[in-house]
Amino acid sequence: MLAANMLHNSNVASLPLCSSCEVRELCFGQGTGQAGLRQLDQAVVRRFWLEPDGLLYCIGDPFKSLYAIRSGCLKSSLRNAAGREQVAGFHIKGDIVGVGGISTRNYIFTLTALERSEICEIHFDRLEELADSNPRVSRNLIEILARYQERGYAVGLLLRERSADLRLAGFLLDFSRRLAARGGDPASFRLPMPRSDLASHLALNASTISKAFARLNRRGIAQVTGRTIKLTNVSGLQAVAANRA
Amino acid sequence: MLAANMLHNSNVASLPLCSSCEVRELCFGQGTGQAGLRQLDQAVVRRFWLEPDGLLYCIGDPFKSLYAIRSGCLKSSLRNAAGREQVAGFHIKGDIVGVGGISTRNYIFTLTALERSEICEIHFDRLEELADSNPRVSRNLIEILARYQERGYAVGLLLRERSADLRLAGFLLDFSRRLAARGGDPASFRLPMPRSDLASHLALNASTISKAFARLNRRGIAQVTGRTIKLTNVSGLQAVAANRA
DNA sequence: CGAACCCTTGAGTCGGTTCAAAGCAGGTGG
DNA sequence: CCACCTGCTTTGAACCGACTCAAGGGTTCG
Repeated sequence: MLAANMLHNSNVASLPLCSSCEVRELCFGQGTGQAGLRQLDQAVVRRFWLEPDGLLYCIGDPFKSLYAIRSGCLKSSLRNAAGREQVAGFHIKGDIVGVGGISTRNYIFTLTALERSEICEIHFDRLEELADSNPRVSRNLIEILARYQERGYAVGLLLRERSADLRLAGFLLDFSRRLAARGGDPASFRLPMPRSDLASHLALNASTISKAFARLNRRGIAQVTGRTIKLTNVSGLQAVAANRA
Repeated sequence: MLAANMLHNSNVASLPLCSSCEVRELCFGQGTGQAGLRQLDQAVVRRFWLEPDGLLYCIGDPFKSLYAIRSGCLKSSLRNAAGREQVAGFHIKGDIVGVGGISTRNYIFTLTALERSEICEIHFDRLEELADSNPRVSRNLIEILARYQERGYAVGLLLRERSADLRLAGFLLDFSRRLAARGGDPASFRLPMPRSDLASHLALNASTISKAFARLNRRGIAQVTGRTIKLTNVSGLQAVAANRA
């Protein structure tokens, strides 16, 4: 099913330029100067808002564009052979999604908004043409792809940890770090996803997540109420993630 | 620690050219014709053999080169915070390794040979220069990176499967498919790694792997004796991987 | 032949899952 | 403004499967 039709409730945003984009340092124009950013504007098809539960694209859709997330949060997921939904990752401000489609020419996950999110669609053919003529863009593209390859493996490392507490602690530390890298408060934030998605991402059960959060609360490592997270003892959390506590 | 000193037992191989390489279709010169392959030869620093347990590079070593595997098998691994070894992946003929170092400028895993392996070292700076001047090489590099990003996520999907039988079945199918794509027999092959590495890769215990293999034997799905694998009922194996049996 | 390493197999434990029920929030409509 | 509803979250009890620990058998290599 094509997702293009399913952007219900979305609307085209005004077109601020790449040169004024808050997350340009994480995007393809990084370090290309004003001229490069103006070129990059040419590859941007549109910017728009996606409402909660809105679909950016579906697994199997023909690949045409990469998408930069300017704000909000999305999940990438698919159904495994047994029909269970697996959440491959959560994507926030400054992330690029759609990369998995480059080699197969079809998207390999379904992308769903977890909250209202502003999206920048970048036409891949035009980006490649731009990369052909501008080595700096080409190298940015290569570096960004390498970065995401690394992220993919990091998730695998987290999933190889044995206990629920380790995996959850590791996830919180990583999420906190990513927020901090984008100017957020690393010790106080909101998780935009329901427990079920978090559980699916960490290969756990929603009830297990709840119980693990309760343990963190009881031990004074965090104050978790619903989706609001306050990390009150980061080194304690690191100790949990390292199985030292 | 630098791994360069630790290539004990390795020796420089004769220098067959990229144009005659058996796995050139999976490498950076794919589709560039004779001229492109001759250019690629310029980026190849050396070709050599790595003996079993030989180190290609260590985690943290400064990144300088990508490596193409011409034959053999290597594992990428690291120690987690608790000191347990985690095996991120197994790499065979036609794979490129070292990609994780592109963005961080340091290798993010330690690469160890599981059997005698022939390696091709490709200097990344020269490859990038080549990519700057040859869009086809640039696009190959981009496509290869995207392919490995996808692989990283696929491993995550496997690790999210709940039972040992599912994970092992999924691994066997994937390994078999990769061998077949390189001209091997998908139904009869040898696993080059010990049970402990396989277990670490699949987030299981070596004894659990043994028991799962025994179940596959008992059910007539495979004939496993030591590291020799014969898949006698592939659709049955697929059923196990999909939790339908 | 011995040693080292790997693989297999068994008994018991522990932690996560399943199943189920109850609490809690946010949103809607009366 | 409150009652209700729906979906999310929490918590509890019982089960099951993977882990731990340990012993035994096989192979390879010195």
